[in-house]
Amino acid sequence: MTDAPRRRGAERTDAIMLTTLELGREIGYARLSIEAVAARAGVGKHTIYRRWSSKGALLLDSLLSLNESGLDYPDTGDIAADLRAQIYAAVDLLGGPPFGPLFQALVGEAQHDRQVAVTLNERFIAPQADKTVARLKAARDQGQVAPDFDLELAMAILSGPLYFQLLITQEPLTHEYVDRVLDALFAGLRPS
Amino acid sequence: MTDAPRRRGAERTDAIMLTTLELGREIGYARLSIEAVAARAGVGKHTIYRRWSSKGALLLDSLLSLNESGLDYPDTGDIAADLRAQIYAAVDLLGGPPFGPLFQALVGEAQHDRQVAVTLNERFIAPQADKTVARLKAARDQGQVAPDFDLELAMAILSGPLYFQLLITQEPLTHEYVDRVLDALFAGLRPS
Amino acid sequence: MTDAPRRRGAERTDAIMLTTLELGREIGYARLSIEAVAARAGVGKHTIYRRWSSKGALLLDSLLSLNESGLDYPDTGDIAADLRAQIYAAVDLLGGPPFGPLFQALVGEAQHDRQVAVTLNERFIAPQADKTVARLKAARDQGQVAPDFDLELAMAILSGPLYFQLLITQEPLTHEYVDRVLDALFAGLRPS
Amino acid sequence: MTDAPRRRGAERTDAIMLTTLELGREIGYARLSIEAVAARAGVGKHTIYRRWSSKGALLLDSLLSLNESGLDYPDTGDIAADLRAQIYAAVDLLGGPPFGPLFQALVGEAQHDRQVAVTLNERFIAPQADKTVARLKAARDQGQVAPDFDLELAMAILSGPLYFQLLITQEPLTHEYVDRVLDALFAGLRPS
DNA sequence: CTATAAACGAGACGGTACGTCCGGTCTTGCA
DNA sequence: TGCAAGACCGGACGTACCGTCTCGTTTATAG
Repeated sequence: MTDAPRRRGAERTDAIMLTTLELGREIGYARLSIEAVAARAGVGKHTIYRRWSSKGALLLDSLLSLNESGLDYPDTGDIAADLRAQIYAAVDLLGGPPFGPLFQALVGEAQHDRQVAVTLNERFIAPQADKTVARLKAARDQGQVAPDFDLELAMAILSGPLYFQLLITQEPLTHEYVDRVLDALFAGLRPS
Repeated sequence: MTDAPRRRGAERTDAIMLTTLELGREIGYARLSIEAVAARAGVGKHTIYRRWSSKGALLLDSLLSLNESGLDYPDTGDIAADLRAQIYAAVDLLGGPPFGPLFQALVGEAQHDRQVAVTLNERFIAPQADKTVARLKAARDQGQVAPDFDLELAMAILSGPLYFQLLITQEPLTHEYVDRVLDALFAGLRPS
Repeated sequence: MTDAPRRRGAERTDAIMLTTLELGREIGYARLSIEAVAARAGVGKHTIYRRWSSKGALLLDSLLSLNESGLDYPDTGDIAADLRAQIYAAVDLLGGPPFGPLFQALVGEAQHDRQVAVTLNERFIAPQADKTVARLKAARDQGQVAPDFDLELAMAILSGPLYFQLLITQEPLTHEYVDRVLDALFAGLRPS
Repeated sequence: MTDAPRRRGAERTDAIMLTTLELGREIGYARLSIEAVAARAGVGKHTIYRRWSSKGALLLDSLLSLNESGLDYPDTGDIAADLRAQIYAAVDLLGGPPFGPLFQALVGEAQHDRQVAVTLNERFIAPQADKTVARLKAARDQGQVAPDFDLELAMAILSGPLYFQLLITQEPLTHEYVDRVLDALFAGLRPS
């Protein structure tokens, strides 16, 4: 109720995550140190270690704290339009500042920190995949998607090319790129 | 040729890269330090810094030293079979030891070391993309691929789902997975 | 009286001091921390800080709790024999476990904690000095000690060589050493 | 010859010891930290740890670096006068600033650091004891000291009372105190 | 066949950060 | 209300590597 002289648990947790994002944006997430976050947040290092087991875990929570709502799908009845809209949103979120660099850093961490990889999947990738699958299922029932399309692969096929652009070629993720990918995926490689 | 008392330039370079791979396999590429490589290789740290500007660069060269031949495409006239064969080879290479962990570590590095990202693309990704595009172009000319298929996207669309599996979900890359992806990509999402 | 679910004041104080001695004996009084004592004693840190202002103060009280009776002098009429007996007792007490190490630690603390030094003198050294002086005074009145002997120096001269052995050379304090010191002190350096 | 841009070995060692003394004098040897010495000396912490295994060892070397010559005995032929002169010198050195507090701190360290105790004896106490014994032996041969005086005890008996004053009662070590102690020791307790 | 220069191993060095431990203060919630 | 439990800030610990920098010591090429 009051602006207590000492912030308690949750408030402190939030303050640390905000400082992480702020400092990360300033000096880059690679150069980020728990030491520096603690100093900037006016917090003992142990207070951070008590909450997160590694820099990756802290980064991950800081990322998720910014996106608690998730990326929800519209359902206008037109699957192509809905997918495009949702992917536009995802790309706008993850393709540029402030999220892009943070997300890149996180996936980097995930390559050498199993725990980060697991948590990233559980809390970010899987929920998004579930939504995608649900929306595609509805579309398939309406005859807008090939009836034999392998829904389990949906997330990999739809977002794989985008992750490739983000992580490997590291070129900008534009709406135009999304359009081209979607067009190609809908059409398929096989000549009609 | 001989186990000379003092190895010369190229031999030393090779020895360092071998030690990097060996030590990386033992303790993980993330925990690898130039200090440790130097000690294990019986080499001064400066001798490593003289050759590589960063751990990422060393890792990258060590990776490439294992795969000087590259992944060549077969051309049997059947694009679906050829793609499958080539991707099998790629997946066999990058999906397990010794390449998989090293490649993962490298992509991790690439997320916070621009130079590694650029070089990884130039020396590993781009050549493979070129070969893929060339093979698809031939297939398109033979009518085995949709004439309006966007060749620039080929690499992203074909390998994106595999990278997604390797880097994000971090689940095993099996031939069966490759088959399913190829089937889906050839068919497209749109109902026929 | 009872092993009540919650012990009260004095019992708790004793329990903390016992834990201090016990833990100190195990890991050494130097490595002792108030944190560890609190944990071992099943007591909040604050409960210790409420009673003692520093580790030195806690150590000091723990020492005194072991020696509430003090070292009393015999008075057989033979000053040399009485001094020897009393110093034997002191040396037996301070020369070995459990007192020796604790006393050493306390003198260590006293070198950088004024309060410990002052209290150690008031509650341990001074009473012993007073008894020594009183016994020597009686002996002097009986003609057993040189009439011009400087009684103020008695404690320093008699126990100084023992403290030197305990604190500086850190060699065992034996009865034989005490005998030699007393012989030398009674005889004096000057040739007769 | 030149004021080299990078100081080497010995110079750095000296600089660290000087900083230790300087900082110790300012904030007290108890509050001294290797961290702070390193920062003040503009030196990496490891450079200190490479040379000294503990704060006590650093303190000890810093002390000894100020007293490389040792305390030499005069030999005027009058043992009482010579002892007095030498003890005056020792007391002037160790009884007050800048040595006194440092020496006190060192003896404090010696109570919980065996290595410090051993080295303190080997490099400071023992040499002084040797000189004392040598001078007393000469005096004894000249008939100035009781022929049966136990020379092995010389150091303990002569300096014990002074250490008692320095470490236990922690009262000022004055020349007057030295005179009284020497008088008492020469006279002995026994009535003549 | 030396003389000179380059490359080298070894590792010291100033730094930065690590993850841990304690000191001493303050808060919470149970009994 | 008094206490255990322990969160909290702060500071130091001792260690690991970073990338730079001497050291002497080979090694190999140019005179």
